[in-house]
Amino acid sequence: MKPRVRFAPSPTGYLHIGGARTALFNWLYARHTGGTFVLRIEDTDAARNTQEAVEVILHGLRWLGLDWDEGPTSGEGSHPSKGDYGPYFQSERGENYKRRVQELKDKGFAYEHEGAVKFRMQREPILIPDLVVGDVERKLTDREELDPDFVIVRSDGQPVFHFVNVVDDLEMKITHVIRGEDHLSNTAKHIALFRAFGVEPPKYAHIPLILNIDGTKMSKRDKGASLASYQEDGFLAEALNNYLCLLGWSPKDNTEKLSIADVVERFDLPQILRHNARFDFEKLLWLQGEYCRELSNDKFYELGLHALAKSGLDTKSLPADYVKAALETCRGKIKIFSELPAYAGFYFRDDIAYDPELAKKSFVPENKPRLQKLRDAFAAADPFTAGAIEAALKATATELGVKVGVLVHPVRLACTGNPSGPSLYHLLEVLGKEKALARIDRALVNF
RNA sequence: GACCCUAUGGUCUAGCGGUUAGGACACCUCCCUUUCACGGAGGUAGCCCGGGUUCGAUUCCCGGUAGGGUCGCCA
Repeated sequence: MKPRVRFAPSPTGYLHIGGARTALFNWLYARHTGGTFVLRIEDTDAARNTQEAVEVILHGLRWLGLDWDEGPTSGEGSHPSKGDYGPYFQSERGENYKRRVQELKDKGFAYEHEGAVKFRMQREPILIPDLVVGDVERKLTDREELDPDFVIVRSDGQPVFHFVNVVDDLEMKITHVIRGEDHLSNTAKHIALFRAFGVEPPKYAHIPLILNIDGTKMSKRDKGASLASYQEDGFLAEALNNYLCLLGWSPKDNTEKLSIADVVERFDLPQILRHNARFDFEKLLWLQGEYCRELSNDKFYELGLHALAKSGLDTKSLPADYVKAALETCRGKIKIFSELPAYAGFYFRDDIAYDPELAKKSFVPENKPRLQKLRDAFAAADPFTAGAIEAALKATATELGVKVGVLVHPVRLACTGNPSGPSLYHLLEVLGKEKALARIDRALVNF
């Protein structure tokens, strides 16, 4: 029988990076085994469930490329979905839950208590066989000793998570439950519930959690906790997927950069690590750089335009060729698109703010005549191409008896405001002679 | 408080009874170079502690410590 796995998020308005990784591992397992990946929305908490909150989840998964075989196709009120085990919204599965509560009552496993319904939990330790952690014997805690039974239906009639989760997994014929380790302790309850229904529980695989870099729990308000923030910052889904795969799973042969297809081929539950991992933004950034450098010109242009537009830079009134050429000088230089406005903003606005530290070093009296001379050399360069610009600069440096750096830094500062950036010669060519000379003239008065 | 999981450089990890403890990110030095980035060559840095078992423990067992998780009419 082919595995059936599921990702069952609650629509809270954002998708946690740990949740995304759980979805990824489920998806990888389904794709690796030729199984089925089910998406189920756990929207029992009606108060905070909105169509937008569901869309956030669907959008996040789609961005990562984690397509689901069964589940919602949109977050609309009508809840369209695909698959034979729907509905895939818990809010629409009330009848199933009612029927299952009655079943437990009939079998003597559930009883009314102060308006709620409680499940008669066994007192003996429960063995949790886990594909990642191994066999875990879960004893009752001291509080549970006092009363091991737990509520499965609230006094307002709403069934609780532990119950609906098990009922849905059972009815959707889920074979493998791959989820965060935070659910390990509660798995005893789930196993007891499955047995009460007279069926064998699915196989469990509890995966380690993702922690902040300082080892603390990554909660909603921590930076980088929301999947959407990575897309907003201009990360590539490929890079994030790759990094997420490496957190808690290892190909065991020192490979770091793997395409998602490679991972699908190699992924399996036994290679999942047992200990929590800290989210290392720097390493993600390195992978991002790797993937960014491989981007096609068109894709780089598209993402670059988006990042510039988002920062309020006007690219529309400039010729497309100019914008394209400008962005091409940034390829292989930036790692993430959120760097772009600061890195290449000088192409798209004339009010250049000079880096104060470099200005102190570069805009000094002895450099004024040098820059003046260089300006004249540039003015004479025709055509104004990178090659001609380089030749003009080098000739001027030789004539002045200084190293090229003496001229390079002041010109770069005058034209871009930054201490570093794209290749100076290429950037000047793109900028064009007119703009370049104007910016040099403007800078000259600051000496 | 009880119960559960985990423990290799700063971080992610390979190794799982005998290794000069391997790789990657980050960091440092040098080279390349118009800056930066890339690339190349080096370098600093690690088996949590204490007991066992064993001829021999990073690797196995026990205890401690630390971190994480769970014990809700939240999910």
